[in-house]
Amino acid sequence: MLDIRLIRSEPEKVEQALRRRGKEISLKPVLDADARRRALLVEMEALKAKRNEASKEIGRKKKAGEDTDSSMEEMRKVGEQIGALEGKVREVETTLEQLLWNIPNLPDDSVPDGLKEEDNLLVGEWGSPRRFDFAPKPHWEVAANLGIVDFERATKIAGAKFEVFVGAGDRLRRALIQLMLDSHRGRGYVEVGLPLLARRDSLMASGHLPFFEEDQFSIRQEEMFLIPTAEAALANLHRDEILSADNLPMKYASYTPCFRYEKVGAGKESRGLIRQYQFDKVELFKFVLPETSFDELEGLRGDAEAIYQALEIPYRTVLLCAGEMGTASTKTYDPMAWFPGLDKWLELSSCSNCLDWQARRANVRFKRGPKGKPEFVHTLNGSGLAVGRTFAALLENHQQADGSVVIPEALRDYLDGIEKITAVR
RNA sequence: GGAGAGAUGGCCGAGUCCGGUUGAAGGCGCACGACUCGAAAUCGUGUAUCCUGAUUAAUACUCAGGAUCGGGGGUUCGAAUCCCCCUCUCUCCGCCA
Repeated sequence: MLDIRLIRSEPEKVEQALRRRGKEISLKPVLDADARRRALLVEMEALKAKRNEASKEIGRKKKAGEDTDSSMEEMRKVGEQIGALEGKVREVETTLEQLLWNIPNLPDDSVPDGLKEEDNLLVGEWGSPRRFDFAPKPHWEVAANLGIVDFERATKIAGAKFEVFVGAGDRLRRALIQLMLDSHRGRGYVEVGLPLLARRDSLMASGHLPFFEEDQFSIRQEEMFLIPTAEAALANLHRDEILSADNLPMKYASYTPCFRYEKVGAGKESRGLIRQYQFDKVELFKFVLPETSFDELEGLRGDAEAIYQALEIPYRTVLLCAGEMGTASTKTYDPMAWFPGLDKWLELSSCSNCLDWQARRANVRFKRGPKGKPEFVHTLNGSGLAVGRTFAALLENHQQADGSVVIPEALRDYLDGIEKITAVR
């Protein structure tokens, strides 16, 4: 959520920034509602002040045994006026809130213009795509040949867009999670295990609602949602708290399954493990001092990229253009892995600085000392990494002509030292 | 799921039956000051958040007002105190990995 005071003071600037996202949002209704709200408040608060004073007087008089009927009658009428005004205030505040909760974050000045993938800016590269002396297969073929992922049987349980990891496949999945968590722990993140369900207000705070309601899995017993990412839960970890500046930054890493009801058509980018209804992810999340958030974003990107490097997966990191960024973000890096089987670069991670946009929604603040005024923290989130896609990238990059997959050095400790996965039969 | 008890400021804890200068006693903690070579102890002062208006370069300070005693609604001139709904916590029973 944006600061209403920013909108009030520089509406054209805000509108212009939103336009960079490809959103034409008029702030006129916001400004109107804001002005009307304040006018109503002035009127209502004057009446309340009058009533408060009179009520004290009545208390005093009653104690002294004096007659109070006339002022009580008068205040009853004042009460009616206040009630009427309260109704109007509530109405206009509802309108205003709804408008504010629907405005995305503003892109940072350092973010390139553009609305499409081609407008993203290449800002880093590591490794180079391996030269194959055979035609590299897409991961689903590699996996099928090794018998480590079963898509067909998953449909018996849950339908399309799910998978079953089998044998060495599931051990590999688990090893990836373990490696990621250990790496991040070593870099100062506190590991947390989270609820996988969250209430509506939590997804509102994280910024997943009201924007993407149709992409959320919900359950029927309670009004709750399966989390689309651990970010949705982590953004609420310190909701309504006032943190101490001494404890910042607070850095969390969490492995969770993620659930996304994305109705996208079939194709290279949605086949196999790339776009499923459920996938594993290790998420990184930071609560930081405002003046440090852009440095922290660089650090976050480094923490995510460290995993690519450990797994020896070549990547390119792009700075997303304004139109490609998520709602909550002001600046996002996507490190993208090379998928030789798909002949594509695809993101295994997305690292964003949300400034105070999310912190306002979740009401997470901090104080710079016992006498400091509370300020909103800045929040950052990044995948570190999406496990399903990482699994796929690993198979595609490290596949051998004989169909086996070489396990990168760093991962072997987690797999009893085995050097490659080979077909069982 | 059933029955009952509870939720008060950073923390502990009064007040709730019998509504009235109670944003809230007291204690702890914390901040500042005094004392001290310094510290402890002691003494003094201060110590929630949000909103609106005035002032302002300011979303800094100050002043005035409003709101908040888990959240929402109601009764009343007036609600931390009375009534209703919700959320959460605890105890007992049931169920259960």
